Order: sequence, then C-alpha cells, then structure tokens
Amino acid sequence: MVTKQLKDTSDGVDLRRADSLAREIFSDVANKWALLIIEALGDDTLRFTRLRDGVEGISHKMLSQNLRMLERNGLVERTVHPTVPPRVDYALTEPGRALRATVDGMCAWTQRHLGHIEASRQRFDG
Amino acid sequence: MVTKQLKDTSDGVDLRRADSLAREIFSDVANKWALLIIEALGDDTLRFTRLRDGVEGISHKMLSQNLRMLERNGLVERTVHPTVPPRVDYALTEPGRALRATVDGMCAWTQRHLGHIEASRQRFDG
DNA sequence: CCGGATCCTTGAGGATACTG
DNA sequence: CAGTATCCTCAAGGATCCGG
Repeated sequence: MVTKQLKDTSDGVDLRRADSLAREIFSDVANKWALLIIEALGDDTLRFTRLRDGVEGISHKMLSQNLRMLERNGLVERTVHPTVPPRVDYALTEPGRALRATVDGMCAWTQRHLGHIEASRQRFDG
Repeated sequence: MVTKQLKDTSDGVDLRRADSLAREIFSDVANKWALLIIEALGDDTLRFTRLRDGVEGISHKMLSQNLRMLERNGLVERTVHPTVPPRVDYALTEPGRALRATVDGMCAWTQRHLGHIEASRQRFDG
C-alpha cells in the first residue's frame, strides 16, 4: 500500500490535524499559564508556594492543574519530601528546559516589539 | 530616589506583573488559536476561508476574533479588495514573521519530543 | 504545606442568522 | 465572501474547605 506523502512547507509538524497527538500536545502547552510556569521555573527548583509567587495572578487551582498536566507530559519533575509538613519541589526536566528556550524566545520577542505593538493598538483603537 | 533593580535570571522581561503591558501582550499571543493561525499563515497571503481551512477545528467566530486581535497588535495585515463579492487577504507583518520563527521552534520541539511525551503520559496515567 | 473536592460564577466558544 | 451580532451551552477558573 502506497501512502501519499504531503509536502510540508515548514518543518513538517502535522499540527494541522486537530486530532493528532502533536496537536493535542501543542494545545496543552500553548497556553498562557503553562508557559508562564515554565518561564518561572527556569533552572530553579521551586516549592509549590514559591512557584505560586513567581507567577503573579495565578490561582492555587490553576497552578495545581497545570503542574499536573506538565508532569503528565514529562516537562516537569515533581519531588515529594516525606516530611511534615510536606515539601514538594518542582523542576523542569530536560524536555521542559528545551521548551523553555523557545519560550524565552517569545518573551524576548514581546520585549522587542512592545513599542510597535502599543503604537499599533492605539492606531487600531482610534 | 534609589530604585532597587531586581536581577533577572533570563532576559529581563517583566512578565511577572500581571498588569504590565508585556504580560498583556503575552497573554494575547500565548494561546493555541493565535499561534496556530500564525503558523498557518507562514509566508503566504491567505483569504479568510482559505485560512479557515488551514487551521483545522477553528470556528468562524474564533478565527474572526483572533484575526482582529492579531491585527490590533500589528502582527497581521488585513487587505480589503473592494470587489464584489469582497475579498480580504491576510498576511503576517514583519513582527508577525519574527514571532512565527519562535512558534516554529515550538512546533519543532513538539515533533522532537512526541515519543518522550507519549511515554510519560502512559506512565502517568497508569 | 500540598492539593484534591465542591460549589458557583463568568466568559469562551459553537451555531445560526443577518448585513454589506 | 467576509464579518458582526445573538443566543445558548458548557467548561474554565475563582473561592473555600477539608484531608494527608
């Protein structure tokens, strides 16, 4: 059986299909809170509460939910210390750090285009 | 008056403050549909309907909404041809293409870690 | 301290219909 | 064809409490 190979203009990720695994992962990762958490973690190892402080505006629930999602996808490693009161540490895994590099890119991009965007907004809103 | 300068580990973007302009822009851009639209546009100039086909699963409304948002932020240029029926073309602006580069990075990352993530998920779900 | 469960509110987002 | 508006639904997300 011959399978037809579609030509990809860019780098051949089939995010086009809404039901593909790639697209599913992309949808998990491409959301504000997940990216901000990854950015906040950086190279550090942070406890839940400390991490919460690092991401302004995030709720207890959102942080917890997103951390579980990131852990499930293997981007974040969760270490539980059997002390009392419990202590839980979070850190990026290797894949997580790799992703962080591109998120850094997005942050830098934001910074670099602040002016242009603000101007464009004013033009548009007027 | 001396203002204390916080040290930034990475590249000094103050996405930490939920109310800063940078954070606002980041929140606009860091969402699934916006990124998929940017990716779908690539270097092309596409009409509304064609773009809609390029992003599987997106609704008319979401596409319209996100396009207006991207246009407002100056990432997408909208060209209306005064024909009948009307024809509207969308293309990335320079800042838009710059952002696309980092989105490409995210796509490549997704592709590269598909296996690891799928495995991690199975471990986690079991 | 960590984080799951529960309740409740708001807004994201789909379907449809209508204007230019 | 493009795009806005309207209605409707359901899930995202906040506040709170409890249990480990």
